[in-house]
Amino acid sequence: MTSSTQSSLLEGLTEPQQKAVLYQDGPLLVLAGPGSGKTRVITHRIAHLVRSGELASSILAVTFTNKAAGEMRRRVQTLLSERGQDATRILACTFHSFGARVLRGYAAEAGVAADFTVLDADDQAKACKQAMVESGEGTAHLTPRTVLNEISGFKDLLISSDQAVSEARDWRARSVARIYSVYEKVLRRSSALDFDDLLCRVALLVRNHESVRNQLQKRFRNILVDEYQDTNHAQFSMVLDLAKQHRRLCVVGDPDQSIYGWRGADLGNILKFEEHFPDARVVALGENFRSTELIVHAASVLVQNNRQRRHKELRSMRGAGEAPRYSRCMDERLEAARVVQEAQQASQNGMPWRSMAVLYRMNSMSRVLEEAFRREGIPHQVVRGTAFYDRREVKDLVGYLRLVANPHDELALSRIVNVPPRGLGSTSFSKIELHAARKGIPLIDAMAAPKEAGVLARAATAATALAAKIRGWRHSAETQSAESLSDMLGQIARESGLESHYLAEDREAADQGESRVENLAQVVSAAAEFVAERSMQESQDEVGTPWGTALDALRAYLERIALVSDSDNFDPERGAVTLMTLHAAKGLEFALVCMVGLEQGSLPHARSLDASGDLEEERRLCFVGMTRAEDRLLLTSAAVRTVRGQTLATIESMFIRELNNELVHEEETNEASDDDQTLPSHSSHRSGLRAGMRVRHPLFGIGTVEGISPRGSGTAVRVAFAAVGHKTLMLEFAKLQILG
DNA sequence: CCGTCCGAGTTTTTT
DNA sequence: ACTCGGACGG
Repeated sequence: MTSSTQSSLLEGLTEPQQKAVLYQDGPLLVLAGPGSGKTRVITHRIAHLVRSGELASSILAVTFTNKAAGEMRRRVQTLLSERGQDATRILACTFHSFGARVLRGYAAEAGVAADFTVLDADDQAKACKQAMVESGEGTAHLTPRTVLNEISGFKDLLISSDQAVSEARDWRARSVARIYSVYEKVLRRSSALDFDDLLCRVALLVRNHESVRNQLQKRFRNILVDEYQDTNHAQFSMVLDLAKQHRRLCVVGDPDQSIYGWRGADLGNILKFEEHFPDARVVALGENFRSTELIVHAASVLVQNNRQRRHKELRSMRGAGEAPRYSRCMDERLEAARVVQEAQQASQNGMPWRSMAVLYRMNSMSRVLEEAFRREGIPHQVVRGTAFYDRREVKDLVGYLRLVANPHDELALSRIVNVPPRGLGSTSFSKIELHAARKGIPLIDAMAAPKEAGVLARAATAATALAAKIRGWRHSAETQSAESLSDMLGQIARESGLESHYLAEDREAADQGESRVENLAQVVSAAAEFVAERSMQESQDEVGTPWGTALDALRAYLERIALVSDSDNFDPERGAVTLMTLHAAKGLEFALVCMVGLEQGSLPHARSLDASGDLEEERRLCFVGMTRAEDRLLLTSAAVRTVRGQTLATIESMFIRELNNELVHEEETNEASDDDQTLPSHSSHRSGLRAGMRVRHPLFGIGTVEGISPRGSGTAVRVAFAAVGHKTLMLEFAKLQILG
């Protein structure tokens, strides 16, 4: 390699960044604080590997979302194409899609069906419920949710259902373990895998199957893992086994940004990297090129309240900038109004809408914000309100598609067996299910010969017809080319009867605005786009199989659908304000960030308020949100919030207290929505007093108004006094002086 | 077998 | 507030 090769690649990189790009003598941990040029380091490192002679196809780059993978591939390509080199054979993908690819390539060795379906969360829940019924375990104190969580935990730790059963020590654990066994049977019967299978089955495959391990080690000599702080045990085990021969492993992450502990992410993976790899080199990137000094400092002050962390200095490489601001609003509608006002003001100062984001803890908080933005006519995009693929009609069509791709998919079958209504109700379907179970034949075969199950003639005819239709579609999928995928989907939408079914429903609910038939059409056109996209980038020679037939294309399309993430449908070019959860915002940056709902119970979330480890994760989540902001940061809370129909007073987030000196506290006026009819009482209007206002009482001193409500013929005011705590006073008698 | 009504449970975050 | 599942009447 010539020195000119290096200089062009390393240009503009800081010294630690260069080290992270160049070091190739063993395992490398890059501790990358927010805004420290992490993506730049990874892309340059990959480009450097290729330039120094490594085959592009020997590089595996694991990212957190498909979007990030695509972006990485694009950026590496740009770096490489200057010298006429090619990045297309680099495999950049998520852990889950890597897992799916490996399992398709080594289905026999892994002991899975080659045409397996990936279950979505809904089906997983259904499969779990079914397992609870079939296992006959008393389910009174076990919810599918908790059972599923525990099953997920087992799979993460690579514990099989047999092991779980034999290691169960009490009655409850035995019960869960038995359900786990039956759950596995249900999935196997359906040739289905859940998300965790995509990780744990690969981890077990590379651990136990020497020849597969050797092949994969040989193929992927260079491994990079982004967002390493969010890997779980199965992922760690997989990476360890894949990398242990060549030891050319580079992991990048930030313990302070670990926010997926609830789904098994193990902070120990990054905190103890050097214990796992004693010869590892560590490079810390603490210079922040994204945010101004006051923002970085505030975020840093907050996260320093955590105990479980690796100390790392964060320095802003930009000017001081504006201090982050905090506004306590009276309720969530006024909070939304405050956010809208902030966005409008920024816009007037020349900031484009696409550089602004509103972040919240829970998806349910998006609605009131969305309404406010819509009312003001501000362009905005909600990154997953209800995801497109969660809609009923879309799931129905996808159900048919899944059956064509994998006729054993019982979960898909039970979803669509009577949609549209075809005279095959639950009674007959259960009989067919029972018959299949008794004879030990696949459900779809029992559907084809329903008479034996002893169902009514009408139901039998319907069952035979449905089975025949599925067989017919499958036949054409096998014989047609990949290009005709979308035509095929259109055909299935029509011939299944879904289209006319939903056409009728659309007519009945014409006022609803959204057309279900249009959504069906969108699935069809999305498939067309998918095929076009794929043929443009040519076959990437991945571990999976190349596609020739429509069936191959269909499988790939279904897999894509199953593995899309929320942030995958974030489009930075849309010229709109982005509304999304704090989790979805990871890895992104915006000139202006508004974080709403800084309240105990929201952020930190109620579920984390007991265990201290969880609380630290909430603090990290807050840290992640704050560090998305480049120039301006506004935090807000609502003194009163309506959740599930109940309006309750809130307590300000403890994080606000921790940040106290770093924030400029706004005096809330909330003049913007005086026309709002939902304000608690008119008397409060007359007096001009509002929650969040500062008042002085002759005896109790200075306090903040928390709420106002009618009481008898007068008005009660609840005030939090700095000196004496909470008091409820009658407005008419208490001599309150309004400070603002 | 199908539609409607009623009551119960909501479960943070997501691949 | 909202959705899902179960019971009941057509």
